[in-house]
Amino acid sequence: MRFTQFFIRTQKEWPRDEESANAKFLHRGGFVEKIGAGIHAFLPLGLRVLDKINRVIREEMNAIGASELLLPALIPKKYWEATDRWNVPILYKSTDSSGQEYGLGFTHEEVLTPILKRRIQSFRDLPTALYQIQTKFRDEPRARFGLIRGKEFTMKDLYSFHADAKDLERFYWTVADAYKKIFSRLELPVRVVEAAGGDFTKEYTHEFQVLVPAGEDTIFYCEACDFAQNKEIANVAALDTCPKCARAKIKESNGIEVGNIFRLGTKFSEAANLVYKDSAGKEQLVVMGSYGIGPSRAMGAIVELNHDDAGIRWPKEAAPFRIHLIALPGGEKQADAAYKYFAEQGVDVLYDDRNDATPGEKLTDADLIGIPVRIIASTRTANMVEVTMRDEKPFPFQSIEAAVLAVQRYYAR
RNA sequence: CGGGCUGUGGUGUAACGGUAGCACGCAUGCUUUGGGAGCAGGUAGUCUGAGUUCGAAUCUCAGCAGCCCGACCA
Repeated sequence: MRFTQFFIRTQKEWPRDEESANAKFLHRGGFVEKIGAGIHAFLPLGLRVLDKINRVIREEMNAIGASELLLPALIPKKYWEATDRWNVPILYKSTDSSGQEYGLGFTHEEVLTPILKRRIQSFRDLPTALYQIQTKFRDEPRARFGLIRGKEFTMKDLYSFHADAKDLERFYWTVADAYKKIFSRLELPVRVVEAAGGDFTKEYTHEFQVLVPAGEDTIFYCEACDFAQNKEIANVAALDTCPKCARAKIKESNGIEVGNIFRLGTKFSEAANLVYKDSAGKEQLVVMGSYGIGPSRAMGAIVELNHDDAGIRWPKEAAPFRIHLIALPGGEKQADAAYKYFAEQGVDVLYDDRNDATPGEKLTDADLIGIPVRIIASTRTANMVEVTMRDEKPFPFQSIEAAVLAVQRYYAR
């Protein structure tokens, strides 16, 4: 992609009214534009990041046998009434010209369960799992922290349907493993934290928390083992001895919840009378689970965790492009040739081909945008290019072909 | 929903109650080019509504908006 063709507009100044790192960097880098409190436009550069994150999520969801679908955001009132959720405070409501009332989806059990009702008849139809990546709406009393808490945000929501609690339990932990893989690929260090189940369940649920100061939740955790609890249910306090391993003291941190998993049980299947016939021909309620990840929030969390003074440092799998190719004075021809070759090789590259930008401007933009690999051609590099992998020494000058091989090796590790 | 802070060109900022200025951007021309270039002459602004005053960006009131703290967070 050529810089001069792609819509990129970085800002020279920090935004006036933002304090959180993700809001500041994503604004300056031209990834997102704030439209109102908790409402963001994803500009082309930001959309690429979101798509990369979503690609990782899709791969891992598909790998555990979940099928992707897309449900509506505009949901008629009767669906919410069926589960007595029409009056939850976070539901945005709307009325159309004929007087019909709707709620904008903040989660989608109500829509999906009736769809499954017409398609699940027998124990042979179970288990099954469906997910979507979709915009959710929540009337948050206080949107804040850039992408961390919005009124409108993207969510990957997965719903699973099982014959019994035992099979739900099996799948529940399968999803937990898939989530660990997703966050590991996104280089988000998460703690799996026990938390309250809200209205869904008396059992604990599990949250995937990134421990950073900018987080909204308070987490108690053990550094020596995997013990971790959300403050809302915690029966420990900071400096207590870990109740699980007794080898270390409990620490306290803020956390950003980037994912969660719930055992829904039969709450929604009861409301929709979602039943199946077991092998004895007897009707049984379907047992459900639901599992969420916030891709846009994850994007914000990545920035909170990965930036320096100069800009964002995207993880490999979330970076908007794999290579930032820069033509500096005297290197235009070589950079053009490199771009052509990269395109032929199918390498995902952003090529800064501007001839009206100074070297300083190009390099500063590259720092701000934060792509992990930088390749420069200039008078200095002569017929070669200079390759710099983040956090590594610049390579000696390379031929274009060697540069591509080096970059492919870098991304393969 | 309670509290605090803040609203000035596209962006960031300045102005005692008295001519709205600066920097960046943008457009034009010439010169420049390994860390946000130089010169020239241009372009564009006081959140909304009332009030006080001879005169309001500035003071008062109301509203709206954003950020931060708290409550909330399926």
